Amino acid sequence: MSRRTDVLDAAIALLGTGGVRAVTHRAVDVEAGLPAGATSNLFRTRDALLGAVVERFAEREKAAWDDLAARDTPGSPAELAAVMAAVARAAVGPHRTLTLARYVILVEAAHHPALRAPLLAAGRRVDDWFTTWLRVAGSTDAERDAPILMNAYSGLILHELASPDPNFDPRGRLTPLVEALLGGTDGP
Amino acid sequence: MSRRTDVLDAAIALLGTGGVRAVTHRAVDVEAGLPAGATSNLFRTRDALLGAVVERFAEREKAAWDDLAARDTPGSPAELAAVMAAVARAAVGPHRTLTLARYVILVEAAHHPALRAPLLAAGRRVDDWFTTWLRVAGSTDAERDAPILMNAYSGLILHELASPDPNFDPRGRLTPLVEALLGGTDGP
DNA sequence: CCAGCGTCACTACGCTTGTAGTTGATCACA
DNA sequence: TGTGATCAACTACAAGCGTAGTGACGCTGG
Repeated sequence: MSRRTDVLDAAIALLGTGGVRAVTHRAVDVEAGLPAGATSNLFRTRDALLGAVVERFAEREKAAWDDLAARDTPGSPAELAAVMAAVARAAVGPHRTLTLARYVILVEAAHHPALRAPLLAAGRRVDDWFTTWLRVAGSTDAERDAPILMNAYSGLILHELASPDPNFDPRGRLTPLVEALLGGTDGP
Repeated sequence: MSRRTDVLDAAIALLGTGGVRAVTHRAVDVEAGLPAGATSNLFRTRDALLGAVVERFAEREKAAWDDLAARDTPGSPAELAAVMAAVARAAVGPHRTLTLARYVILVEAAHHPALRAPLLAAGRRVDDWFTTWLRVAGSTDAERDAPILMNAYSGLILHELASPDPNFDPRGRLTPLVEALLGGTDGP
């Protein structure tokens, strides 16, 4: 890992643990275990830092989805719901910090249009993967269903992050949704 | 309006326009058109300010949904989808700032558990309204469908805020979802 | 071997921030 | 009318912030 990615990943970790407000040049130095000034040297202004962070995040997210898509390929609506539920549980559990960073970044992109481009690019890539997933899982109109499911997934995670439920079980919501959308048993 | 609500509403506006980082004692003073120190006098610490802001926001959101519930009562899945789409369009259009503030607050609540209580209370109230809505619109299992639809709605809005689409038309996503979940034409 | 160059650690500075304290006005009530 | 209390306005201050500047180091090409 280059020094640059170390700094950016440290900044992402800070985003996830303390929000945008926690991301300062000095705080990133500390988080990355680098001497004071390291972040400031790489990214002179805060905007430059945040822009690079978003790019780095988009890159990591794209890689994570590529990984996932290569591993699991659900062949039925029920399998799709199961995989999505597992991903959701990992997102709010082990990967909570990273997931939280994602939402912080999304909100920040709403204020700063300059941050949107890398997010859009990565998002399109993920959408493509997800659309083919849906097709394999039995969707007859995957282009229509993909954004609907993605939105539902995002909302599900967001609310779970904002007010965690100790008995969080996304299957109760994902299964009926997927089956209603794709068809209960299999294709028509 | 009391001075207190003026200050809090100004803070909410700042949340929506500039994010958490924009909310400082002095910035709120300026936004509210009050002399320097006004916010600091009412809320000594930043945490106190943010806590009160969240309470105020929950109160306003509850009121907004009460209004909505009193005005429109969709009697079929198609009507429900239409009303939800209209609400979504207003949320990202005329009410963009207020909507954005909502997501900023949600993300902040993920970091600061102390902020969750008022959000949960207001959320439950909204969920109740929405559940009865669904029942009237023809849902046979409104308790199951309500959170699913709410999550989808939240995700839809969030993504539209993060990267706005000039031709945003939520009906294309809401209609298939509602009809798949509640049944295409009307009750069984 | 050494000049050139990019990268590093470190320092400096002015501004903003959060928070606290002090003064002055307003008002209820005896 | 006098008085005590509440609240607004203003000021003060220390800490933290973003940003810029400065040598020193180490690598690379000739």
